[in-house]
Amino acid sequence: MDLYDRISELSKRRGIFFPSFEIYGGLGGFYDYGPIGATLKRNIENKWMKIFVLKEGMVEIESTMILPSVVFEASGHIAHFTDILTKCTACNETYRTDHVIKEAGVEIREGLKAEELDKVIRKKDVQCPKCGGELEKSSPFNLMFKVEIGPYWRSITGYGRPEAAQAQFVDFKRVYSSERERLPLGIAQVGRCLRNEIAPRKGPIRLREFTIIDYEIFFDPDDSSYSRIELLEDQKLRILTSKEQTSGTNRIKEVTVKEALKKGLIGNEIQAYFLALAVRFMKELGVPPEKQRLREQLPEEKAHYSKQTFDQEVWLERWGWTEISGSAYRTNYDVSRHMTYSGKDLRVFKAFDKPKKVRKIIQKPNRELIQEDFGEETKMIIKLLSKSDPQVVKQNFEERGVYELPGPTSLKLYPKHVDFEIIETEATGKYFIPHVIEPSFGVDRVFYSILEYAYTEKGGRVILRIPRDIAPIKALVFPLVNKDGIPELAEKVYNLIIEKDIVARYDGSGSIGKRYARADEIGVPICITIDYDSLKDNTVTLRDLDTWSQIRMKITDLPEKLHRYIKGKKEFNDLGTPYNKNST
RNA sequence: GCGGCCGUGGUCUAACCUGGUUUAGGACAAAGGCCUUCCAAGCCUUUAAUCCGGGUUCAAAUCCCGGCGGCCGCACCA
Repeated sequence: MDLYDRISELSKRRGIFFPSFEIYGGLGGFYDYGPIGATLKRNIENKWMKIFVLKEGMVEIESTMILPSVVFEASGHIAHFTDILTKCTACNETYRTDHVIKEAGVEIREGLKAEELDKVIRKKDVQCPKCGGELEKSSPFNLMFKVEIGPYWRSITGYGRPEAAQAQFVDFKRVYSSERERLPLGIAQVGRCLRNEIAPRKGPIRLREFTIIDYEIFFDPDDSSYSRIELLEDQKLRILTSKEQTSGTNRIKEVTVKEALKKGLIGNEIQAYFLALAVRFMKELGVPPEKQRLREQLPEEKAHYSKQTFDQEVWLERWGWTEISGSAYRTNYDVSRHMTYSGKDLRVFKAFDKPKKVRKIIQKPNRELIQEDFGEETKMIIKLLSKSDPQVVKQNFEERGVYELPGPTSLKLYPKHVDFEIIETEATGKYFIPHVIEPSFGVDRVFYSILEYAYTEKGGRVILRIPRDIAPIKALVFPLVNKDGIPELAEKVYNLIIEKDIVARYDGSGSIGKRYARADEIGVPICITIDYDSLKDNTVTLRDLDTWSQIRMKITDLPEKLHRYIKGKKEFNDLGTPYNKNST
């Protein structure tokens, strides 16, 4: 049995996680969390919130899981989250249609529809790469779950969100103003997401319904500095650059945050800071830094709008390097898309210290040439163009030679269609579309990674060394024997600590050794035993999960000292005086 | 979707190849009791399983077919 099998076995047995609707046979990509797992997962989410949001002075929101289709048209998910698939009529092999075509050496542009791709297949006589058989008619497969909102005779189409992120962009203006217009502004959201994966595998690593934490940090593209960078600038990062991957050497560069920025490995202070924070977060959850790496995505795997994307990967025994979080510099893509689709101005205004003369680009559509190429669509094109930022249009022409108009039509304009003029004007400030750095975490993957690094075996027993601040149950209370008034005192102790909000349970069954063993399996940091001495002097024995060492302390000190211990403000041996009754 | 392997109490498994001695066995866990002065001790009792459907056969956990589900590989993972 490998580590994954042993963790699965433990998880089923002790209520950590297990397949959903198991009594009906289960279904790939769906997992439930049991009593221990559900609390552990929430503790992870809360810790993330504390570190990334509370301590950074940022905010969180909570949005809906179902959104109308227009949001996903704007976000690009309708277009890009769809795979167009085809099947070989002879050998039944399934392919992505665009992949087979490209494999056959035929150049095609992105975003073709199913019928268009099929046309190419017929024209170029593309066949099944495996057996040479004929390919079936293509059909689109969208990885989003489609839902009909409202009764069927007047329903509108919506989708289950495949990420938590869109609401941050859609709600940006509201949150920005309620947070009194400050930048950088981070807006986080932890929430359930849905992706209709074709073939989910790998247990809790690839799910159809899962929890994601999306964090959108909005900032002024002219100022990506982050004041708290000093706190982490000496932290070491293990970076695998895209260059090292393409060259095949795959050497990991170990540099400090400061060096990474200086050498340009990470292009942006905000991104560097939160990458460093992500590494520290996982370290605090028990994944050592040398078992983590930051892999820069290759240009071809990166989304086209992303300037730079890193995957935070953790080494897992069965699956090797596994992505648990990503950090993408998404530029102003999302906000600008929602501007054009909603027609609302989502730019922010920033006043200059004093008014200054600025040169401003304005665009002038070349009506005649547009008319010539697009005929009656001219009016619509000019309207759509007026909603586009001239700077962005010009930049597209310069970099790609073409500008794709927003909206479902995906019409393309070329430099000849638009003239630009630079005018001088006086400005009291500037309007701009904020740029966004997006760290996002797969909570279920973080959860599983923690279990892998917490799982240990000692003398045939399982010990789950979960860091104590996220342990689902903080303390177990045991009566040494079930007689002579000891259970009564033990129950008093139990009540005392749960009254003080310490998550605890009482266990009086079986032998004391058996109870310790049960505690170890679900990572309970502290076991409290009440014995005959407790009746005399009101002291109890505490046992530490990691070392099994024991100390003795006063019952009245329990609540406060336990709180401090759980928060990591005190070490186990400082809780009381050493105790050695258990040596055998 | 394809190919390979697989599916027995809560967990891990035996019996499957070679159908019948099985009332489906064991270990661990769990529940109740006895015992018990700090690491899965012992004793007694109890609960508890052949994924679903069809076929072959006097007889199916076992052989065959189909379905469902899982793991691994391929593909996919915006």
